[in-house]
This record gives sequence, C-alpha cells and structure tokens, in this order.
Amino acid sequence: MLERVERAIDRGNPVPATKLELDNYLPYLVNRVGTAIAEQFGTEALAPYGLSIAMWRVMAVLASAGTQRQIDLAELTSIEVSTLSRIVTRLTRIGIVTRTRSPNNTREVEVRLTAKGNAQVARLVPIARAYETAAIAGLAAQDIAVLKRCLRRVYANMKNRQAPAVAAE
Amino acid sequence: MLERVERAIDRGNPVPATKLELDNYLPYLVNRVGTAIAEQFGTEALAPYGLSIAMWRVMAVLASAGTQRQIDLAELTSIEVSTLSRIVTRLTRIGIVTRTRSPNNTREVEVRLTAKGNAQVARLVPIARAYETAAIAGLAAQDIAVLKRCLRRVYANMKNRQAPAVAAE
DNA sequence: TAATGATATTTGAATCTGCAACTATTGTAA
DNA sequence: TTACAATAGTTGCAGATTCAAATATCATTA
Repeated sequence: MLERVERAIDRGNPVPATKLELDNYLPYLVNRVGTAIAEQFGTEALAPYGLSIAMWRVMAVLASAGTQRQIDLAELTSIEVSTLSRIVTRLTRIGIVTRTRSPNNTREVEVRLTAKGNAQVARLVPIARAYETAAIAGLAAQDIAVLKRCLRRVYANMKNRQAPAVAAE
Repeated sequence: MLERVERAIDRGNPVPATKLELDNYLPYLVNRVGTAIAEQFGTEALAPYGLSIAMWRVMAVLASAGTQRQIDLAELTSIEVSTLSRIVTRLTRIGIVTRTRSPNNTREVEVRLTAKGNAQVARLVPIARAYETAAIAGLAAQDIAVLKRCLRRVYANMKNRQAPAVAAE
C-alpha cells in the first residue's frame, strides 16, 4: 500500500489529494532555485557595483537580444512595464543605457546599451557563467539539456494557457 | 565551425565568451518560469480570495511540512525573515495561522495552520495541482522526473556553494 | 552566576513594486 | 477628417520588501 503510493509519487502522480508534496511540486522547486541563484548573484556580484538583479536582467536581455522597445523588454525580462520604466530611468542616469524615441513611432522608446553598459555586461557575463556552472555541478550533460528544454516548454505552456474554469467562472 | 559552436551550445557549453545565450541560460529560464506560474496562479486563484503568493507559500509549506518556527519557515519558503514576520502577522489577523511561543524556548515562535487555514489549503491544493499539470503538459513523464531531480540538485548546489573568488574580497 | 556571544523575532526607515489612472501617439473606420 | 479605440509609456499612490537596528531569550564559559 505504502509502496504503491511511493511509486505513484515517483511517477509524478502523488496520491493524497489534499496535500502538496512540495519536494515534488514544480512551482516550489522552481521558485526556490530562482531565489537562491538571484540572491547569491545579486549580493556577491551585483550589489558591490550598485546594480540590482532587475537592472542586470535588463542589461543581459539587451546584450543578448539587442536594442528593444520597453514593452518588449518587459516581456523578455518578466518585469512589469511600470517597474521597467523606472529601472530604465535609473540605468539611463548611471549611463548604462540610452532611451531614444523611435523616429517612425514617437510613442515608442528604444532602449540601447551604451559602451559603458556593454563593458559592464562583458565584465559580468563570465561571472554569471560561473554561477550557472556551479549551479549545475554534478549533473549529466544530457540531464542539463533535458532540464533546459523542459523549462522552455513549461514557459511556453504557461504563456499559451487559458485561465482554468475554476478561476474564470 | 558553426556546427562545432552549436554542438557545444547543445551540450550546455556556449562558446562566445562575452554574451549570454539567454535561451540556454539556466537562471533566466528558471526566473521566467517562476514568474509566469506565480503571476497566473496569484491573480487567478489567490487574489480573488485576498491571498498573495507569499501567503500561499507559507500556507503550503505549513500544510506540507507541519508546524514550523518562523526561522525555518523563512528557509523553507525562501522568504526573508522580516518579511515573513509581517506575513505571519497578516495570516494571523485573517485566522489562517496561529502564532504561539515555544514553551521550552520563549524566543521562538511556532506557526501553525488553523482549521480555517487547513480548509483554505485543501481548497487550493487541487487548483495548484491543475496549474502544475498545465505547466508540464506535453512533457514525457521521464523528462519531468529529470526536471524535478535536477532542480533539487541545483538548489542543493547553490546552498552548499562557497562565494567565488571573484566576489569574495 | 555574571558576562559575553549567539539566536529568534520584531520594527523603523528607505526603497521597490504593482495597479490604476493619465498622457501622448497611432490605427481604424465612419 | 473627425471620432473612437488601441498602444506605449509615465506617474501617483498604496502596499510590499529589504536592511539595519533593537529587543528578548538562550547558551557558553570564565
């Protein structure tokens, strides 16, 4: 009996209906990993340079995906648009990015890394890589590939999801 | 040449040194998944009942791991201790938990779900399960197992990590 | 046991975040 | 072209979060 429950849990189908097994509950696992990495990288690598995690996310996205409108930056960074607006203001003040109106559509703003911004990113990227390497230490390369592929799919699933009946009524 | 780079990236070892490939960068993937799930679950399932994600995390941990001291709750929920203190105050006010001093160690506080708290958790757990199911839709059971196992290991890696030399001084 | 350090929690103050309302611009269609 | 709706961005404000300092208790040891 107990065996059956345990096997079911191993298969990802926990049996007791009114209790979450948090150690096997994806949102819990994801949240604690995200918090742990952000906390350490933020305090060890960013804070000494007056940068926050949110600022770093904006910088990393700009470096990876190139100049963006703020609304696209918000989507790519998972940062709320009004929060992002203020972060871009701060990054502008310290010379990391520039904010310029699109010539063809003047309600849009293009956010672009400055030379100083690019230099900061170039300095931080190897450190960020080191954190990722530490994070995945001991995992088989194949498992890491599965991990990342699954995370991409989970993200796509959530973005394409309809609100369930229970909340939509 | 390009093939070699792509194979290297597939193996989790991106080659260009000054740019992050965000779509293959674990902290980025984890953060966006965590944000997407929390945002949707929070607004659709929790907000209508006056609950926040942080409150829900506390409740879920208490239901899963039983009565806890606040400091352990902070660790288990990845919530900062002073933030947690205020969340527990709120949860106490609305009758979800009780806060009682440990008899043997009166500086400690034990946080316990009330009957009302348990009822709320029992109501929310199936919904939380439904979100997880939606999140992992289309993934092979075996891959889901790898995903969760990797996340547990990554968490352990981060918790046991020493601050790297680059940030140490 | 008195003194010192460690642990658990709370609180003050500053900062950050999110929602809603607002401005400005663009798109659409009568 | 004028009106109305949609889009991009900003800002006010209330609430949330964080860090540091304060409080209270416990542990250790001289």
